[in-house]
Amino acid sequence: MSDSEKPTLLVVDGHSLAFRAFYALPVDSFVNRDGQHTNAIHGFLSMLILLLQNEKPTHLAVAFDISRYSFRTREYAEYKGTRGETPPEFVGQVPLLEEALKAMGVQTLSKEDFEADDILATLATRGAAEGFNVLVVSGDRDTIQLVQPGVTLLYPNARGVSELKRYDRDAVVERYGIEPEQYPDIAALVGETSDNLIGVDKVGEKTAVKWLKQYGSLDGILEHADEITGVVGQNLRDQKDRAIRNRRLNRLVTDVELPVGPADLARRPIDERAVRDVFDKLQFKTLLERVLKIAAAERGDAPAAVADTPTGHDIPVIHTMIDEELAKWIRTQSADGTKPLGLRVATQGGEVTGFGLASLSETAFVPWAAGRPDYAALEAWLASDAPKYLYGSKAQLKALASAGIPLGGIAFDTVLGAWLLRPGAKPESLESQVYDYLGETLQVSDPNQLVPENEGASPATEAWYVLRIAEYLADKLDAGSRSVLDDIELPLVPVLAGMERTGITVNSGILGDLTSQLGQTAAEVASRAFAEIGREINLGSPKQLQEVLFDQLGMPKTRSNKTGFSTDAASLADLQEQNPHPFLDLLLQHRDATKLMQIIASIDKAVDATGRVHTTYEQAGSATGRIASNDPNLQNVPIKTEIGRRIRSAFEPSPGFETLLTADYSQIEMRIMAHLSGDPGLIEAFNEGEDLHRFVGARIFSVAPEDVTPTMRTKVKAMSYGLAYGLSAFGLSKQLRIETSEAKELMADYFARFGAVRDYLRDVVEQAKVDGYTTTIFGRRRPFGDLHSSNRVLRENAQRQALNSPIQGSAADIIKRAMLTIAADIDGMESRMLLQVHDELVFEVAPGELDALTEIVRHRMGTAADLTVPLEVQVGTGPNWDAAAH
DNA sequence: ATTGCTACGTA
DNA sequence: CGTACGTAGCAATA
Repeated sequence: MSDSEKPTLLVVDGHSLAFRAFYALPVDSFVNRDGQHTNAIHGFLSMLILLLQNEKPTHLAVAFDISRYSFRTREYAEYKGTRGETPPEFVGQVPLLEEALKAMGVQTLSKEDFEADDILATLATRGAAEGFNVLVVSGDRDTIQLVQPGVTLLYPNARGVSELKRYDRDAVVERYGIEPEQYPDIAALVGETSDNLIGVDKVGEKTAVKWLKQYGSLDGILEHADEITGVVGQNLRDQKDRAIRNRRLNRLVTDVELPVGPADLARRPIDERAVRDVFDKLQFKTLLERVLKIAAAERGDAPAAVADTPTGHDIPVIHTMIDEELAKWIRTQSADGTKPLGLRVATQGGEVTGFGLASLSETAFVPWAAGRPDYAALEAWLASDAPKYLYGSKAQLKALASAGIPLGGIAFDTVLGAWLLRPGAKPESLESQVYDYLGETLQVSDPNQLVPENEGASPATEAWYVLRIAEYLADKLDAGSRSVLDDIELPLVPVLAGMERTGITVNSGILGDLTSQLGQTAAEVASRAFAEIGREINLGSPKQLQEVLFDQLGMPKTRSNKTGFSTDAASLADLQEQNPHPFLDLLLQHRDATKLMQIIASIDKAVDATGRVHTTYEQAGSATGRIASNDPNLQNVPIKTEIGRRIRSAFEPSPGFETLLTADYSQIEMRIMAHLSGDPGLIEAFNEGEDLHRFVGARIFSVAPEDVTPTMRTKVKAMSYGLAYGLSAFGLSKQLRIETSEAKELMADYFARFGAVRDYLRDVVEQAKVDGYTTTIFGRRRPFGDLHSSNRVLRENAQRQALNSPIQGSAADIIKRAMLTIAADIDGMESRMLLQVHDELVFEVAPGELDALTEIVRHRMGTAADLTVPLEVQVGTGPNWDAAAH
């Protein structure tokens, strides 16, 4: 069999190549959003991808050292002893690299007490014997000894890992003048600095090769040591033990016991889903594309992949029909409304243009023209509770509602299903879901082309994909997540859709006045700021600010960030303390004014012809279960400052409504902490009904509640809230601008009185480490991958997130449950729910309904969860959002 | 034009 | 060295 027909086995030394990559690529250019360095991973993977493309290995493995200790260090403690501490930026990259390799279907091997090179040696030797074309990739010169017929070494050059030099037998002879198997003899004589193996003094490569040619082997040289003259000869005689020891240590072991042999290393399919996850985490966009390209090519080429595709998954023929025929089709395919159908609403410019319906075996397209009688059966099915599976049901529901078509029976939404499985991931397009979950390709028309070259798939086909994705996802959901989907998220879809469609009335006049006022302030402040520094700069440019503050004004450096030194508000406050300057204060004022102008502008430009603003709630937008709001974001409307409150005062009841009503949970997260921890002190605090921070302050400072000073209360409040976020003593001291020691004492005193809280917070993380996820009171899960990470930053970030998630997530569950019952209760009323701001709901109240609404809201919010502490609800009313707050 | 980063508004 | 978001402008990339 010729070489090209032989299977190719590629074996890689993971550590040595990763390390080479680490030093070849700039550390600072490869940092992901979590602060994890990724240069070694990037370099390694980009090399591996090249190898996959160029060498097309049929079999593949990457070997890693388990630790820096092996049988060699036991034999010679100083082995590799010159290697200093692993650079901190390298730490943590190997586990991530292994994760990426796993996703790419690459097997990784390691063996206690052996080095990766021994694994390579074993596999190479066996592979060559078993008829493989073996490629060894290593940055360790000792692997030269492995080169033989059928085994080629790929060795990185000085420039890094992007170029590998190919050493077959001839190349070794050409480079070193000796046969590959003689190389260890040379190395034994010369020594290997990187392994801390000292050679015979004055013996370099030239001398060693000369001797070797003369005497054939190290043993031969030593036998004839007496014949060698001069200082070198004496050195050889004196130091022959070194050479013998070196030779013993640099011999690679070719019979390491491994769980797999070369034949077991056949390439495995690339797990595209997992690859996306890992590469997304690493922020490797280009590499991801390259891997997916390889995956696609391999999927297309491999006969096995074709056989894997179930025959039932050919896209069903699309029936286009209306009227009686359609009615019959729906009845049959949905088994009289008992079986779910995939549903896709086609729209063009906001108008409904058609419907795609699908069972697993058949699909139908229904063109739509408003007001025709032919669609009675379809409309009846749409409005009914007959189960429908959708992608992005809220948007579809809104489109239908705009067309006057009621929709009921939303039984699955693939966006929500995918989110509950992986709440940290951003919602995907339908096309991506098809690709990620089914491994198939959805045709989409090119939005950039006026007359698209590729026609998009029919809504009917899309509906079919939606149905299949839904079934796939449903199968993956655990019972808790499923109940969150069925009992909270899906019922919430029409509620949120209604709130979005209603919108909230905004008084543009008020916003306009504020903008001009703020604009004036900003301009005045800016010119005064320019006067202070004697020149005009862009105050919005952190770069120019850095020049002014640190170069021109010579201020002390603040904490550093990726573009230099921070100029954020906290840093500026620090500067003001150390190095007072009028410019600092003017800058802050300018920031303040322009920020508010921006927020006003984002709201104002969203006001529609009827004076209302319609936000869009992103139901699958947060990792904890919260709802996000965008376009415009109505969950970050200012409130803390006077001007901020004036922005809120622009939100008014619509014409015909009496007043706005706001209802918010008081300290819901602390109450959830009390419930989940079962801390008797905290529970008592809430049951007493006294001011929480005063109560806690009295306990901590051992004073009577009435003697808790405002300073004490501020400290307690900051700590209580901080606890739920995993705040450290250091962070607390920063925030309160107190000594770290005082912050430590404060926390110690807190936990002395409320010990169950500390136990709970600790246990949450411990449990999450075991389970790999956290759970809210109502069963919502959030998975965590980094709780065991060897990278401290990643690990501690994950731990804080894990500690916070059940608290924030349970609060999200609770207000959502309240929204559902309230929506049901006010269904027959004129009053409407308008906004949700995490722990607050905003309503507009129809004349005569205030008392009834207040009662409903109080009752439903107060009983949305059964906790060991009461859920306190504060209700306020007023002619605008600010006035309605309390 | 798109993307990353900084900064900052809310709960 | 405190969680969860969205938006905006700047500056560097394409």
